[in-house]
Amino acid sequence: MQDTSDQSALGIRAEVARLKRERIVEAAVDLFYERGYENTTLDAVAERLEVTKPFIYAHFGSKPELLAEICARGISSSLDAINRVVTRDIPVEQRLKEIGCEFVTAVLRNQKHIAIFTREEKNLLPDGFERINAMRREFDKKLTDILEEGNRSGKFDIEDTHLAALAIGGLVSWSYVWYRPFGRLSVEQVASRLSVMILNLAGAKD
Amino acid sequence: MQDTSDQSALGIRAEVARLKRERIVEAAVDLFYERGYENTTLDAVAERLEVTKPFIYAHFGSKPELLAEICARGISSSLDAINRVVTRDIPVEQRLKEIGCEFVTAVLRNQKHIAIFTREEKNLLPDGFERINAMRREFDKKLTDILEEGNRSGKFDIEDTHLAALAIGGLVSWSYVWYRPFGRLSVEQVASRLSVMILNLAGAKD
DNA sequence: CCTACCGATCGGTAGG
DNA sequence: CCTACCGATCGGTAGG
Repeated sequence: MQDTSDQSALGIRAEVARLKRERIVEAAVDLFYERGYENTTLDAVAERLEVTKPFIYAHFGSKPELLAEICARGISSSLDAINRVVTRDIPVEQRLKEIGCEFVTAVLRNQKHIAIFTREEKNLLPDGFERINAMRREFDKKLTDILEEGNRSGKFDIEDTHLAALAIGGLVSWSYVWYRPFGRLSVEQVASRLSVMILNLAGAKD
Repeated sequence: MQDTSDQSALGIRAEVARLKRERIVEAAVDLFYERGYENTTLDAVAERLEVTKPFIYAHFGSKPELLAEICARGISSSLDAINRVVTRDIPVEQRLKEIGCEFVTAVLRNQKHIAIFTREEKNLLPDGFERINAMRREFDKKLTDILEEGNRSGKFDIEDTHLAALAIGGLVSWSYVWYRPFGRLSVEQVASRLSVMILNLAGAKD
């Protein structure tokens, strides 16, 4: 009963609370993405859920805390993506390709969260900001390590691995700016094509 | 006397007005970058200049117009960069390399403007937004054309040139996020190293 | 978790 | 271009 990671182990009370939080986050993500954080009142978020503002304050301490939750979800989706691949026992160039795919997919599936984090950084409280930035640094570190490993084994040819990690991170993260669901390319197509570019960028021999 | 593009041809009156506008923009850029647009009052901008708010309203119609001016400068610096290179009569792979250098340099020299544009898009009025977005599309078009040309002449090997242009645009634009003046790398070093990565990404043969 | 409200903030302007 | 101000907005909460 201490296990809060497994939904089915939660009591009804906690499960209902979780559901309500999810609905609040969903509504806030849509509105913050569409109008911007400061241009969205909590009254508007409440209205979309057909409740009133104190409903939100029962689940989040303040507007910046709600924002921090959204931003954390955005960045942790990218971190989860790299973590899923990083320990796999496959050749380093295949690992980079997989990271590319998973990372792009995570960014595009969490497009709104990533956009909100990128735009609204200045509206986070210092502790929320620090927590989230730590994830960003962890991501860069893991990606740099892969590139380093590929360099050492002669599979990649990169002059500055840390810079290359930032370049790859930017190339992928920026896709939240231009990607349109229901546009020319599916998430899978973008993921696969950007991964090829990432391997080229790393000077991978095929 | 109709020529407003040449500073020395302006009357004193117009020149003073231009100077004042510049100082307002500079102060606003620093504060919007540091605190965010909505968290910066025009009183704070005025205070930094040791004037009062109506001084600003003598030069800009509204807060969103001031923002639009800043964003337009950011994006037009990138557009100028590509325009300086695009017509040069040099091999296509050299042209791409030069575009990389100039583009990175433009982004890092206008880091605050680019950051503000990326973050504060939702605070632009529709017409300001449209004007600025047109520049973004023009940039993408010109870059795509270069990649297309390189593909045709067998110098590049790109599956999807439009997507590659977006990838390169993202890789470079995102540098506003992580670049620190007085950090490990100078603007020139970043420009040169990212350009190499861009050529690799395009599958350029050397 | 709703009703009702407060208190502070701030873009914009009238008047000079 | 300053002084002085307005009018609207909105995050947050008291009371029930």
